Amino acid sequence: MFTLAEENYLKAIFHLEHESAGDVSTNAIAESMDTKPSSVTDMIQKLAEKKLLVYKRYKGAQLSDTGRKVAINVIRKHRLWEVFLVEKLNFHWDEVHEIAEQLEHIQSEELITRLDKFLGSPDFDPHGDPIPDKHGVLKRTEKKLLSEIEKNQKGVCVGVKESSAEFLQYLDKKKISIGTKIKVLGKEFFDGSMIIQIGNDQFFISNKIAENLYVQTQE
Amino acid sequence: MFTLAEENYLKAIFHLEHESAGDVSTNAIAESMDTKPSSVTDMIQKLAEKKLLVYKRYKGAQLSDTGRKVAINVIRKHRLWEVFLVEKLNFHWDEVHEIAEQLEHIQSEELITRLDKFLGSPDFDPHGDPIPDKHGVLKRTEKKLLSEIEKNQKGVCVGVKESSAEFLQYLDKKKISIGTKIKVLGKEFFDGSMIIQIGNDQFFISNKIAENLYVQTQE
DNA sequence: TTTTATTTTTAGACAAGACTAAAATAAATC
DNA sequence: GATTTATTTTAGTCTTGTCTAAAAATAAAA
Ligand SMILES: [Mn+2]
Ligand SMILES: [Mn+2]
Ligand SMILES: [Mn+2]
Ligand SMILES: [Mn+2]
Repeated sequence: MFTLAEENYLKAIFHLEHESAGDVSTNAIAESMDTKPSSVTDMIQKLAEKKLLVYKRYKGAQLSDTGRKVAINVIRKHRLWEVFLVEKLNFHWDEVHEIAEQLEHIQSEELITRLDKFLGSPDFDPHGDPIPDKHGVLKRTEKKLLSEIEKNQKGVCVGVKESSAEFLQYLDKKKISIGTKIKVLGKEFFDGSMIIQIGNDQFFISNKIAENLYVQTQE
Repeated sequence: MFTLAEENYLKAIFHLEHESAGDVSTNAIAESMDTKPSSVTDMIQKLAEKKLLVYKRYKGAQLSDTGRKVAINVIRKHRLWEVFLVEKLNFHWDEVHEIAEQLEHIQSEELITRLDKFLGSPDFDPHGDPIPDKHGVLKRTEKKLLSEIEKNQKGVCVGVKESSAEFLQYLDKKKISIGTKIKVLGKEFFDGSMIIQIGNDQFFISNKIAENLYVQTQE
Protein backbone atom coordinates (compact mmCIF):
# COMPACT_ATOMS: atom_id res chain seq x y z
CA MET A 1 0.00 0.00 0.00
CA PHE A 2 2.69 2.50 0.96
CA THR A 3 6.37 2.53 0.22
CA LEU A 4 9.05 2.01 2.81
CA ALA A 5 10.10 5.65 2.49
CA GLU A 6 6.55 6.91 2.88
CA GLU A 7 6.01 4.81 5.98
CA ASN A 8 9.21 6.07 7.52
CA TYR A 9 8.28 9.69 6.91
CA LEU A 10 4.82 9.24 8.40
CA LYS A 11 6.27 7.51 11.43
CA ALA A 12 8.86 10.23 11.96
CA ILE A 13 6.26 12.96 11.66
CA PHE A 14 4.00 11.13 14.09
CA HIS A 15 6.76 11.01 16.69
CA LEU A 16 7.65 14.66 16.13
CA GLU A 17 4.03 15.74 16.57
CA HIS A 18 4.20 14.24 20.05
CA GLU A 19 7.45 15.92 20.94
CA SER A 20 6.17 19.44 20.53
CA ALA A 21 2.90 21.09 19.63
CA GLY A 22 2.03 22.71 16.32
CA ASP A 23 3.07 21.85 12.79
CA VAL A 24 6.14 19.73 12.27
CA SER A 25 8.91 21.66 10.55
CA THR A 26 10.82 20.53 7.51
CA ASN A 27 14.12 20.84 9.34
CA ALA A 28 12.90 18.79 12.28
CA ILE A 29 11.88 15.96 9.98
CA ALA A 30 15.15 16.17 8.10
CA GLU A 31 17.17 15.99 11.28
CA SER A 32 15.20 13.12 12.77
CA MET A 33 15.48 11.13 9.56
CA ASP A 34 19.08 12.00 8.86
CA THR A 35 18.30 13.46 5.47
CA LYS A 36 18.27 16.87 3.79
CA PRO A 37 15.49 19.46 4.11
CA SER A 38 15.08 19.60 0.35
CA SER A 39 14.38 15.88 0.27
CA VAL A 40 11.82 16.34 3.01
CA THR A 41 10.03 19.08 1.11
CA ASP A 42 9.78 16.79 -1.91
CA MET A 43 8.35 13.98 0.10
CA ILE A 44 5.86 15.91 2.18
CA GLN A 45 4.50 17.43 -0.99
CA LYS A 46 3.89 13.95 -2.33
CA LEU A 47 2.34 12.84 0.94
CA ALA A 48 0.10 15.90 0.88
CA GLU A 49 -1.01 14.95 -2.65
CA LYS A 50 -2.00 11.59 -1.25
CA LYS A 51 -3.92 13.23 1.61
CA LEU A 52 -1.71 11.61 4.21
CA LEU A 53 -0.88 14.97 5.71
CA VAL A 54 -1.74 18.62 5.48
CA TYR A 55 1.03 20.82 4.22
CA LYS A 56 1.29 24.59 3.90
CA ARG A 57 4.37 25.99 2.23
CA TYR A 58 6.86 27.35 4.73
CA LYS A 59 4.58 26.33 7.58
CA GLY A 60 5.21 22.62 8.02
CA ALA A 61 3.23 19.40 8.04
CA GLN A 62 0.49 17.84 10.09
CA LEU A 63 -0.71 14.26 9.71
CA SER A 64 -4.22 13.65 8.43
CA ASP A 65 -6.35 10.98 10.09
CA THR A 66 -5.38 8.43 7.48
CA GLY A 67 -1.73 9.43 7.71
CA ARG A 68 -1.83 9.00 11.46
CA LYS A 69 -3.46 5.61 11.08
CA VAL A 70 -0.69 4.45 8.79
CA ALA A 71 1.98 5.74 11.17
CA ILE A 72 0.43 4.06 14.17
CA ASN A 73 0.17 0.79 12.32
CA VAL A 74 3.86 0.90 11.49
CA ILE A 75 4.63 1.61 15.14
CA ARG A 76 2.40 -1.26 16.20
CA LYS A 77 4.32 -3.60 13.95
CA HIS A 78 7.68 -2.27 15.08
CA ARG A 79 6.89 -2.82 18.74
CA LEU A 80 5.30 -6.23 18.29
CA TRP A 81 8.35 -7.42 16.41
CA GLU A 82 10.56 -6.08 19.18
CA VAL A 83 8.60 -8.14 21.68
CA PHE A 84 9.03 -11.16 19.46
CA LEU A 85 12.76 -10.66 19.19
CA VAL A 86 13.22 -10.30 22.94
CA GLU A 87 10.65 -12.78 24.24
CA LYS A 88 11.00 -15.53 21.67
CA LEU A 89 14.45 -15.17 20.18
CA ASN A 90 16.13 -13.99 23.38
CA PHE A 91 17.62 -10.89 21.91
CA HIS A 92 18.67 -8.27 24.37
CA TRP A 93 16.69 -5.01 24.44
CA ASP A 94 19.57 -3.04 22.99
CA GLU A 95 19.78 -5.24 19.89
CA VAL A 96 16.25 -5.21 18.54
CA HIS A 97 15.58 -1.73 17.23
CA GLU A 98 17.55 -1.99 14.00
CA ILE A 99 15.96 -5.28 13.07
CA ALA A 100 12.48 -4.02 13.93
CA GLU A 101 13.12 -1.04 11.66
CA GLN A 102 13.15 -3.54 8.82
CA LEU A 103 10.42 -5.86 10.04
CA GLU A 104 7.97 -3.01 10.60
CA HIS A 105 7.57 -2.68 6.84
CA ILE A 106 6.47 -6.23 6.11
CA GLN A 107 3.04 -5.99 4.54
CA SER A 108 0.47 -8.43 5.86
CA GLU A 109 -2.40 -7.66 8.17
CA GLU A 110 -2.88 -11.33 8.92
CA LEU A 111 0.75 -11.70 9.92
CA ILE A 112 0.46 -9.01 12.55
CA THR A 113 -2.84 -10.31 13.84
CA ARG A 114 -1.27 -13.72 14.34
CA LEU A 115 2.01 -12.41 15.70
CA ASP A 116 0.09 -10.36 18.26
CA LYS A 117 -1.85 -13.42 19.34
CA PHE A 118 1.30 -15.57 19.43
CA LEU A 119 2.89 -13.06 21.77
CA GLY A 120 -0.17 -12.92 24.01
CA SER A 121 -1.26 -9.45 22.88
CA PRO A 122 1.40 -7.56 24.81
CA ASP A 123 0.65 -4.02 25.93
CA PHE A 124 4.24 -2.79 25.97
CA ASP A 125 7.39 -3.34 23.99
CA PRO A 126 10.77 -4.19 25.58
CA HIS A 127 11.52 -0.51 26.10
CA GLY A 128 8.27 0.14 27.92
CA ASP A 129 6.59 1.82 24.94
CA PRO A 130 2.87 1.08 24.54
CA ILE A 131 1.77 -1.09 21.64
CA PRO A 132 -1.22 0.32 19.78
CA ASP A 133 -4.07 -2.14 19.41
CA LYS A 134 -5.62 -3.25 16.11
CA HIS A 135 -7.63 -0.04 15.95
CA GLY A 136 -4.69 2.19 16.67
CA VAL A 137 -5.63 2.92 20.24
CA LEU A 138 -2.63 3.61 22.47
CA LYS A 139 -2.85 2.90 26.17
CA ARG A 140 -1.74 6.09 27.81
CA THR A 141 -0.17 5.41 31.18
CA GLU A 142 0.75 7.78 33.94
CA LYS A 143 4.49 8.10 33.80
CA LYS A 144 7.08 10.80 34.36
CA LEU A 145 10.71 11.27 33.68
CA LEU A 146 12.91 10.35 36.60
CA SER A 147 14.27 13.90 36.39
CA GLU A 148 10.84 15.23 37.29
CA ILE A 149 10.48 13.49 40.61
CA GLU A 150 11.62 14.92 43.89
CA LYS A 151 14.04 13.96 46.59
CA ASN A 152 12.87 11.05 48.76
CA GLN A 153 10.23 10.02 46.25
CA LYS A 154 10.18 6.49 44.88
CA GLY A 155 9.28 5.19 41.45
CA VAL A 156 9.41 2.07 39.40
CA CYS A 157 11.08 2.19 36.01
CA VAL A 158 8.48 1.68 33.27
CA GLY A 159 10.32 2.73 30.16
CA VAL A 160 13.08 4.61 28.42
CA LYS A 161 12.74 7.75 26.39
CA GLU A 162 15.84 7.21 24.35
CA SER A 163 16.53 3.65 23.30
CA SER A 164 19.94 3.72 21.74
CA ALA A 165 22.10 0.69 22.35
CA GLU A 166 24.60 2.84 24.28
CA PHE A 167 22.03 4.10 26.74
CA LEU A 168 20.46 0.68 27.22
CA GLN A 169 23.87 -0.85 27.85
CA TYR A 170 24.57 1.83 30.45
CA LEU A 171 21.33 0.87 32.19
CA ASP A 172 22.33 -2.78 32.13
CA LYS A 173 25.62 -1.94 33.75
CA LYS A 174 23.73 -0.14 36.48
CA LYS A 175 21.24 -3.01 36.74
CA ILE A 176 18.33 -0.83 35.73
CA SER A 177 15.56 -2.42 33.71
CA ILE A 178 11.80 -2.25 33.34
CA GLY A 179 10.33 -2.94 36.78
CA THR A 180 13.34 -1.74 38.75
CA LYS A 181 12.46 0.25 41.87
CA ILE A 182 14.31 3.52 42.22
CA LYS A 183 14.45 5.92 45.13
CA VAL A 184 15.80 9.44 44.77
CA LEU A 185 18.10 10.11 47.72
CA GLY A 186 19.42 13.41 46.53
CA LYS A 187 19.01 15.86 43.72
CA GLU A 188 21.46 18.55 42.74
CA PHE A 189 19.71 21.78 41.84
CA PHE A 190 22.55 23.13 39.70
CA ASP A 191 22.91 20.34 37.11
CA GLY A 192 19.97 18.07 37.86
CA SER A 193 22.20 15.15 38.77
CA MET A 194 20.93 12.68 41.34
CA ILE A 195 21.91 10.14 43.92
CA ILE A 196 19.57 7.22 43.63
CA GLN A 197 19.08 3.95 45.43
CA ILE A 198 18.38 0.65 43.75
CA GLY A 199 18.10 -2.29 46.09
CA ASN A 200 20.98 -1.76 48.45
CA ASP A 201 23.12 0.10 45.95
CA GLN A 202 23.38 3.86 45.97
CA PHE A 203 24.98 5.77 43.15
CA PHE A 204 25.21 8.94 41.17
CA ILE A 205 23.48 9.55 37.84
CA SER A 206 23.68 12.58 35.58
CA ASN A 207 20.71 14.62 34.48
CA LYS A 208 21.02 13.16 30.98
CA ILE A 209 20.25 9.75 32.39
CA ALA A 210 17.39 11.00 34.57
CA GLU A 211 15.84 12.74 31.58
CA ASN A 212 15.64 9.53 29.60
CA LEU A 213 14.14 7.18 32.16
CA TYR A 214 10.41 6.93 32.68
CA VAL A 215 9.13 6.03 36.11
CA GLN A 216 5.77 5.54 37.72
CA THR A 217 5.37 6.98 41.18
CA GLN A 218 3.06 4.45 42.71
CA GLU A 219 0.60 5.58 45.32
CA MET B 1 24.83 -5.68 1.64
CA PHE B 2 22.70 -6.34 -1.44
CA THR B 3 19.53 -4.71 -2.59
CA LEU B 4 16.19 -6.43 -2.63
CA ALA B 5 16.24 -6.48 -6.43
CA GLU B 6 19.73 -7.97 -6.55
CA GLU B 7 18.80 -10.69 -4.11
CA ASN B 8 15.71 -11.58 -6.11
CA TYR B 9 17.69 -11.84 -9.34
CA LEU B 10 20.32 -14.05 -7.75
CA LYS B 11 17.67 -16.28 -6.25
CA ALA B 12 15.82 -16.60 -9.55
CA ILE B 13 19.01 -17.43 -11.43
CA PHE B 14 19.93 -20.00 -8.80
CA HIS B 15 16.60 -21.76 -9.25
CA LEU B 16 16.87 -21.63 -13.04
CA GLU B 17 20.36 -23.12 -12.96
CA HIS B 18 18.83 -26.14 -11.28
CA GLU B 19 16.00 -26.47 -13.75
CA SER B 20 18.22 -26.96 -16.75
CA ALA B 21 21.91 -27.21 -17.46
CA GLY B 22 24.09 -24.55 -19.06
CA ASP B 23 23.92 -20.79 -18.86
CA VAL B 24 20.69 -19.17 -17.78
CA SER B 25 19.11 -17.17 -20.58
CA THR B 26 17.93 -13.60 -20.34
CA ASN B 27 14.45 -14.57 -21.43
CA ALA B 28 14.19 -17.34 -18.87
CA ILE B 29 15.08 -14.93 -16.09
CA ALA B 30 12.65 -12.34 -17.42
CA GLU B 31 9.82 -14.83 -17.53
CA SER B 32 10.48 -16.26 -14.10
CA MET B 33 10.64 -12.80 -12.59
CA ASP B 34 7.74 -11.38 -14.52
CA THR B 35 9.82 -8.59 -15.99
CA LYS B 36 11.18 -7.58 -19.41
CA PRO B 37 14.32 -9.03 -21.01
CA SER B 38 15.83 -5.57 -21.36
CA SER B 39 15.53 -5.03 -17.64
CA VAL B 40 17.23 -8.36 -17.06
CA THR B 41 20.13 -7.43 -19.30
CA ASP B 42 20.63 -4.23 -17.33
CA MET B 43 20.65 -6.05 -14.05
CA ILE B 44 22.86 -8.98 -14.99
CA GLN B 45 25.41 -6.54 -16.32
CA LYS B 46 25.44 -4.84 -12.94
CA LEU B 47 25.66 -8.18 -11.14
CA ALA B 48 28.54 -9.18 -13.41
CA GLU B 49 30.31 -5.92 -12.49
CA LYS B 50 29.97 -6.95 -8.89
CA LYS B 51 31.34 -10.42 -9.62
CA LEU B 52 28.15 -12.10 -8.49
CA LEU B 53 27.81 -13.88 -11.79
CA VAL B 54 29.62 -14.49 -15.03
CA TYR B 55 28.00 -12.95 -18.06
CA LYS B 56 28.83 -13.19 -21.73
CA ARG B 57 26.83 -11.09 -24.14
CA TYR B 58 24.16 -13.09 -25.93
CA LYS B 59 25.19 -16.19 -24.00
CA GLY B 60 23.50 -15.84 -20.65
CA ALA B 61 24.49 -15.83 -17.00
CA GLN B 62 26.03 -18.19 -14.53
CA LEU B 63 26.33 -17.53 -10.80
CA SER B 64 29.78 -17.10 -9.31
CA ASP B 65 30.58 -18.76 -6.01
CA THR B 66 29.79 -15.60 -4.09
CA GLY B 67 26.61 -15.07 -6.09
CA ARG B 68 25.50 -18.59 -5.31
CA LYS B 69 26.26 -18.07 -1.64
CA VAL B 70 24.07 -15.00 -1.54
CA ALA B 71 21.24 -16.80 -3.35
CA ILE B 72 21.37 -19.78 -1.01
CA ASN B 73 21.32 -17.53 2.00
CA VAL B 74 18.17 -15.82 0.75
CA ILE B 75 16.59 -19.22 0.17
CA ARG B 76 17.61 -20.30 3.65
CA LYS B 77 15.91 -17.27 5.11
CA HIS B 78 12.82 -17.73 2.97
CA ARG B 79 12.34 -21.31 4.07
CA LEU B 80 13.06 -20.72 7.72
CA TRP B 81 10.49 -17.94 7.80
CA GLU B 82 8.00 -20.25 6.13
CA VAL B 83 8.55 -22.78 8.88
CA PHE B 84 8.03 -20.05 11.45
CA LEU B 85 4.79 -18.92 9.84
CA VAL B 86 3.37 -22.44 9.71
CA GLU B 87 4.73 -23.91 12.93
CA LYS B 88 4.46 -20.92 15.22
CA LEU B 89 1.81 -18.68 13.73
CA ASN B 90 -0.39 -21.49 12.42
CA PHE B 91 -0.54 -20.24 8.89
CA HIS B 92 -1.54 -22.75 6.30
CA TRP B 93 1.09 -23.88 3.78
CA ASP B 94 -0.64 -22.09 0.94
CA GLU B 95 -0.49 -18.73 2.68
CA VAL B 96 3.16 -18.35 3.56
CA HIS B 97 5.06 -17.86 0.34
CA GLU B 98 4.10 -14.24 -0.30
CA ILE B 99 4.99 -13.20 3.23
CA ALA B 100 8.28 -15.12 3.12
CA GLU B 101 9.11 -13.30 -0.11
CA GLN B 102 9.28 -10.17 2.00
CA LEU B 103 10.83 -11.63 5.13
CA GLU B 104 13.66 -13.26 3.18
CA HIS B 105 15.21 -9.83 2.63
CA ILE B 106 15.53 -8.84 6.28
CA GLN B 107 19.20 -8.25 6.92
CA SER B 108 20.58 -9.76 10.11
CA GLU B 109 22.75 -12.81 10.42
CA GLU B 110 22.05 -13.04 14.11
CA LEU B 111 18.31 -12.99 13.51
CA ILE B 112 18.50 -16.02 11.26
CA THR B 113 20.82 -17.86 13.58
CA ARG B 114 18.36 -17.37 16.42
CA LEU B 115 15.28 -18.05 14.33
CA ASP B 116 16.82 -21.31 13.17
CA LYS B 117 17.52 -22.33 16.76
CA PHE B 118 14.06 -21.25 17.89
CA LEU B 119 12.54 -23.49 15.23
CA GLY B 120 14.73 -26.43 16.21
CA SER B 121 16.97 -26.22 13.14
CA PRO B 122 14.43 -27.69 10.73
CA ASP B 123 15.70 -29.55 7.66
CA PHE B 124 12.70 -28.89 5.45
CA ASP B 125 10.21 -26.11 4.88
CA PRO B 126 6.43 -26.61 4.85
CA HIS B 127 6.52 -27.53 1.16
CA GLY B 128 9.16 -30.19 1.65
CA ASP B 129 12.00 -28.07 0.30
CA PRO B 130 15.34 -28.52 2.04
CA ILE B 131 16.64 -25.67 4.17
CA PRO B 132 20.31 -24.88 3.54
CA ASP B 133 22.43 -24.87 6.67
CA LYS B 134 24.53 -21.95 7.88
CA HIS B 135 27.25 -22.82 5.41
CA GLY B 136 24.89 -23.13 2.48
CA VAL B 137 24.91 -26.89 2.37
CA LEU B 138 21.68 -28.35 1.03
CA LYS B 139 20.62 -31.82 2.12
CA ARG B 140 19.93 -33.62 -1.13
CA THR B 141 17.35 -36.31 -0.63
CA GLU B 142 16.30 -39.08 -2.94
CA LYS B 143 12.96 -38.07 -4.35
CA LYS B 144 11.13 -38.36 -7.64
CA LEU B 145 8.10 -36.85 -9.20
CA LEU B 146 4.98 -38.90 -8.73
CA SER B 147 4.71 -38.93 -12.53
CA GLU B 148 7.95 -40.88 -12.71
CA ILE B 149 6.88 -43.85 -10.67
CA GLU B 150 5.24 -46.92 -12.12
CA LYS B 151 1.98 -48.71 -11.70
CA ASN B 152 1.65 -50.59 -8.43
CA GLN B 153 4.56 -48.74 -6.86
CA LYS B 154 4.06 -46.87 -3.59
CA GLY B 155 5.56 -43.64 -2.37
CA VAL B 156 5.26 -41.15 0.42
CA CYS B 157 4.73 -37.52 -0.45
CA VAL B 158 7.79 -35.51 0.56
CA GLY B 159 7.27 -32.23 -1.23
CA VAL B 160 5.74 -30.16 -3.97
CA LYS B 161 7.47 -28.83 -7.04
CA GLU B 162 5.08 -25.99 -7.61
CA SER B 163 3.83 -24.24 -4.51
CA SER B 164 1.14 -21.90 -5.72
CA ALA B 165 -1.82 -21.44 -3.42
CA GLU B 166 -4.12 -22.97 -6.02
CA PHE B 167 -2.14 -26.18 -6.26
CA LEU B 168 -1.73 -26.49 -2.51
CA GLN B 169 -5.43 -25.97 -2.02
CA TYR B 170 -6.14 -28.68 -4.54
CA LEU B 171 -3.91 -31.02 -2.54
CA ASP B 172 -5.78 -30.13 0.64
CA LYS B 173 -9.06 -30.96 -1.00
CA LYS B 174 -7.64 -34.35 -1.93
CA LYS B 175 -6.18 -34.78 1.55
CA ILE B 176 -2.64 -34.91 0.27
CA SER B 177 0.10 -33.42 2.43
CA ILE B 178 3.71 -34.07 3.33
CA GLY B 179 3.88 -37.61 4.69
CA THR B 180 0.84 -38.92 2.84
CA LYS B 181 1.26 -42.44 1.44
CA ILE B 182 0.29 -42.80 -2.18
CA LYS B 183 -0.07 -45.92 -4.30
CA VAL B 184 -0.30 -45.79 -8.07
CA LEU B 185 -3.11 -48.09 -9.15
CA GLY B 186 -3.13 -47.16 -12.79
CA LYS B 187 -1.27 -44.98 -15.23
CA GLU B 188 -2.55 -43.85 -18.62
CA PHE B 189 0.18 -43.94 -21.21
CA PHE B 190 -1.45 -41.39 -23.49
CA ASP B 191 -1.75 -38.40 -21.16
CA GLY B 192 0.12 -39.52 -18.07
CA SER B 193 -2.94 -39.35 -15.87
CA MET B 194 -3.17 -41.74 -12.94
CA ILE B 195 -5.49 -43.52 -10.61
CA ILE B 196 -4.03 -43.38 -7.14
CA GLN B 197 -4.93 -44.69 -3.74
CA ILE B 198 -4.63 -42.73 -0.53
CA GLY B 199 -5.85 -44.55 2.55
CA ASN B 200 -9.03 -46.15 1.40
CA ASP B 201 -9.79 -43.52 -1.22
CA GLN B 202 -9.07 -44.08 -4.87
CA PHE B 203 -9.23 -41.28 -7.38
CA PHE B 204 -8.05 -39.85 -10.66
CA ILE B 205 -5.30 -37.24 -10.97
CA SER B 206 -4.03 -35.52 -14.09
CA ASN B 207 -0.45 -35.56 -15.24
CA LYS B 208 -0.11 -31.92 -14.25
CA ILE B 209 -0.68 -32.92 -10.65
CA ALA B 210 1.62 -35.92 -10.83
CA GLU B 211 4.37 -33.78 -12.26
CA ASN B 212 4.31 -31.43 -9.31
CA LEU B 213 4.33 -33.86 -6.43
CA TYR B 214 7.54 -35.28 -5.05
CA VAL B 215 7.49 -38.73 -3.55
CA GLN B 216 9.98 -41.04 -1.95
CA THR B 217 9.68 -44.66 -2.96
CA GLN B 218 10.66 -46.42 0.23
CA GLU B 219 12.11 -49.87 0.00
C1' DT C 1 12.29 49.68 9.46
C1' DT C 2 16.11 47.98 7.22
C1' DT C 3 19.50 44.50 7.39
C1' DT C 4 20.97 39.95 8.43
C1' DA C 5 20.39 35.21 9.45
C1' DT C 6 17.68 31.11 9.27
C1' DT C 7 14.43 28.15 7.25
C1' DT C 8 12.24 26.38 3.40
C1' DT C 9 11.51 25.70 -1.35
C1' DT C 10 12.83 25.28 -6.23
C1' DA C 11 15.83 23.85 -9.98
C1' DG C 12 18.63 20.59 -11.80
C1' DA C 13 21.22 16.32 -11.37
C1' DC C 14 21.92 11.44 -10.13
C1' DA C 15 21.37 6.30 -9.04
C1' DA C 16 18.40 2.26 -9.02
C1' DG C 17 15.20 -0.29 -11.57
C1' DA C 18 11.91 -0.55 -14.61
C1' DC C 19 9.81 0.15 -19.56
C1' DT C 20 9.33 0.72 -25.02
C1' DA C 21 11.19 0.81 -29.42
C1' DA C 22 14.87 -0.09 -32.31
C1' DA C 23 19.22 -2.37 -33.48
C1' DA C 24 22.29 -6.31 -33.26
C1' DT C 25 23.22 -11.07 -32.91
C1' DA C 26 22.16 -15.96 -33.00
C1' DA C 27 19.23 -19.78 -34.45
C1' DA C 28 16.21 -21.87 -37.63
C1' DT C 29 14.47 -22.65 -42.20
C1' DC C 30 14.47 -22.82 -47.01
C1' DG D 1 24.41 -20.00 -48.16
C1' DA D 2 20.73 -16.74 -47.93
C1' DT D 3 16.78 -15.48 -45.56
C1' DT D 4 13.49 -15.41 -42.02
C1' DT D 5 12.59 -15.70 -37.08
C1' DA D 6 13.66 -15.51 -32.29
C1' DT D 7 16.60 -13.80 -28.75
C1' DT D 8 19.29 -10.38 -26.71
C1' DT D 9 21.18 -5.91 -26.28
C1' DT D 10 21.28 -0.84 -26.71
C1' DA D 11 19.30 3.73 -26.60
C1' DG D 12 16.38 6.64 -24.58
C1' DT D 13 12.66 7.58 -21.15
C1' DC D 14 10.24 7.27 -16.62
C1' DT D 15 9.47 7.02 -11.44
C1' DT D 16 11.13 7.06 -6.75
C1' DG D 17 13.96 9.01 -3.61
C1' DT D 18 17.97 11.31 -2.85
C1' DC D 19 21.46 15.25 -3.28
C1' DT D 20 23.72 20.23 -4.05
C1' DA D 21 23.36 24.88 -5.15
C1' DA D 22 20.64 28.77 -5.63
C1' DA D 23 16.45 31.42 -4.82
C1' DA D 24 12.57 32.76 -1.98
C1' DA D 25 10.19 33.39 2.28
C1' DT D 26 10.23 34.02 7.10
C1' DA D 27 12.27 35.23 11.52
C1' DA D 28 15.64 37.74 14.18
C1' DA D 29 18.65 41.60 14.93
C1' DA D 30 20.19 46.08 14.40
MN1 LIG E 1 12.47 0.46 18.54
MN1 LIG F 1 11.33 1.84 14.44
MN1 LIG G 1 8.10 -20.27 -0.69
MN1 LIG H 1 10.69 -16.94 -2.12
